[in-house]
Amino acid sequence: MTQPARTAPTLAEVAEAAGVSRSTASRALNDSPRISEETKKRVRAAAKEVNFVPNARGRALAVGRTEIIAVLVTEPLSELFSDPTYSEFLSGITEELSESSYLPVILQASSSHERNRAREHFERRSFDAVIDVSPYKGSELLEVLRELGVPTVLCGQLEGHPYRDVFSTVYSDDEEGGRFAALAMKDRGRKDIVAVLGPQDNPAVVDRLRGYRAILGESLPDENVIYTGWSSGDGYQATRQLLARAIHADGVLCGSDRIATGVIAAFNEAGISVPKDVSVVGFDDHEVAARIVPALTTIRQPLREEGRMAAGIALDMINGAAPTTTVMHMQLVQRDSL
Amino acid sequence: MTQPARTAPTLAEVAEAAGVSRSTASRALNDSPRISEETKKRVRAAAKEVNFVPNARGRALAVGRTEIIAVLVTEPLSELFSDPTYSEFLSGITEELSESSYLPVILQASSSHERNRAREHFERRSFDAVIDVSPYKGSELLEVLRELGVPTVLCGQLEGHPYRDVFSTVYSDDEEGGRFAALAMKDRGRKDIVAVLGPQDNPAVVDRLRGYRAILGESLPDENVIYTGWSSGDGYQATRQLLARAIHADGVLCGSDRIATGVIAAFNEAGISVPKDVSVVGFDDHEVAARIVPALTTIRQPLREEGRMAAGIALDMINGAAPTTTVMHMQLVQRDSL
DNA sequence: ATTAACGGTGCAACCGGTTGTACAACCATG
DNA sequence: CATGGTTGTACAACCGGTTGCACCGTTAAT
Repeated sequence: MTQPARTAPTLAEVAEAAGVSRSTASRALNDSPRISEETKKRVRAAAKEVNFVPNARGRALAVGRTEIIAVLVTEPLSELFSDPTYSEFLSGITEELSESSYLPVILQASSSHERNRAREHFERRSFDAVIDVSPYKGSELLEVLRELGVPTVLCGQLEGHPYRDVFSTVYSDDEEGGRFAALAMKDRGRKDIVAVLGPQDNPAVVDRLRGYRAILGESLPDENVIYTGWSSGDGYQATRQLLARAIHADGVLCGSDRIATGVIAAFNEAGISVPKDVSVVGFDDHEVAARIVPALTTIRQPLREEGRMAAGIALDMINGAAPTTTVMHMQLVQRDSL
Repeated sequence: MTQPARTAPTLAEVAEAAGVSRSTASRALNDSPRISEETKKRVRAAAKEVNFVPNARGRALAVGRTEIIAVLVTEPLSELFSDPTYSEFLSGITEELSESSYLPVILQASSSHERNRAREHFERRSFDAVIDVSPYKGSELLEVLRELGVPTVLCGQLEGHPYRDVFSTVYSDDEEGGRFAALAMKDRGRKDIVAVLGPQDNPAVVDRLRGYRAILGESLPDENVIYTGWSSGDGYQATRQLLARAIHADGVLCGSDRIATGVIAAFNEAGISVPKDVSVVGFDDHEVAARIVPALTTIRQPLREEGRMAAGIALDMINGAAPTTTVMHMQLVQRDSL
């Protein structure tokens, strides 16, 4: 077919082909009201003819934007994406940006090498905005972004971090989610409740527990709170140990749906019926939640909407909007495990 | 501390501060031999003083490069990264680029929306090169890249695809890996061998099987070849079915280490000893391989090196090198399961 | 003393777009 | 017919760097 076009057509060529000046060609292609319909048509035809696409570098220099937004990930990617819920979040971002001309790219910055490169490109202004997916760590980069004044959106709740009025923040209300889960247990009449959470140092875990306690108070003593990992296996192990310790429980609040699947599996194995003997509530509304038996009652975290929101705010900030803080609401999804 | 610097310092300011012209300042910062040591010192000091970092947009326009390399992912990210081995590959890329000034970014292009955005930015020349991680699909984008003449590296073996002499290719020799695994079985004296592979339509699976057969020939009949998924559960299920069908086997060749863990679990459960009664060989040298009991003998695919190689080739192509095809070699890792 | 060679520097053009402003052509109005 | 207001276009400057080339002041060679 066509030979590989090593040299891309420039605006000048389009202008010449259409018999107008560069400036007119530019305005015509950008649909300026100052150009006549007829000229626009001619220029567009010429552009199509030579297969013209405005060069990003020239355009970026002129308009002061690269139209690229970096999604900053400071953990190893495999850690992040082993939880498929995160791709929901990303989908939200791309969904929101799909109507704009902005392109999201993922920037891994887990090693210090990577962070240095990232820092360099931030300083060079390679990106118009940054969405930080896991702002708990990597504060050095945040500091850089702050100094440079790069529009930045933090996803996650940072307790009293120093950037509140410089960066935007989007997060789901984990405490609210915890309250919803605990409330559901209470309404169901469950009294002896155990919580199988994720890692103790995770901020979301802390908040969710606070939510549980806001409802259950003393009826959820420390010895009934188990910290573990996020996986199904962790839930399984934790439940086995519970049973071994002969702790009576008629309700288990889980830190994630994956944990919940493990918990349910362990109960099944022990001949304990869910939800007849014991109620289980998950967290996340992971895709497996609806598929397991019994279908899992869980707390839905609006990750996709969070992504959309983050991207939307990033665009607003690029256009000069002030930083904002947005709290997304959790939702109880009633299924069969309660 | 310092106020957010909304407006970054330009080269002109540095030049003025150092009392030289812009061109001299530029040359000094780029370490041109035409500038005296003394002037360089002065300029560098001035640059440090005002905290100067060359603006990516201006620089990109002048030198014709953005110094950003896109890592193109055409599958959902969660699918790719649920297998942690892939982050090895990415580490290889960043490792190789860390000595250059290039920044790798991940570009997800699984939806058609995303592909359109990506296409647009390719046309605009937002990236200096592209590394396609899963070039089996998304050939439309490859076509665009070909036409634009963007340096592109494909990771994976594409049987007779039409881009061989336009793009570079890097892949591991799966057939060789298959031979190594089968050879190890043979040397161990195993005769009745079963293969539990991944999906039948996966090119790597096809090649690995070809490698097995190159060594085992007729002693690996079709009825002993099982196609399944990549997960531990798949290996477990497949083995259960084997046992149910009372097929005698003294060796199992697995398509992935995760499959192998499931296989071993099923044998253990059935009271069959690995490696006394039956030998198991995995594939990938996944991080769990060394940790399970018995430690898994497996075929190591040099993913990190593949990543480094891909990035290196991308850099070479940016500098005008011709496309190349690189085959990485597999390696047998001897542990206890054989 | 004249000139060639050379190291160091600055002017100006360039990369490829966008945009403020001047200007020409046209129309309607007084 | 002169005037003023539109409308459509082009010139030129600008974004922020890099780079070819001319120029200057030395020093060394003739």
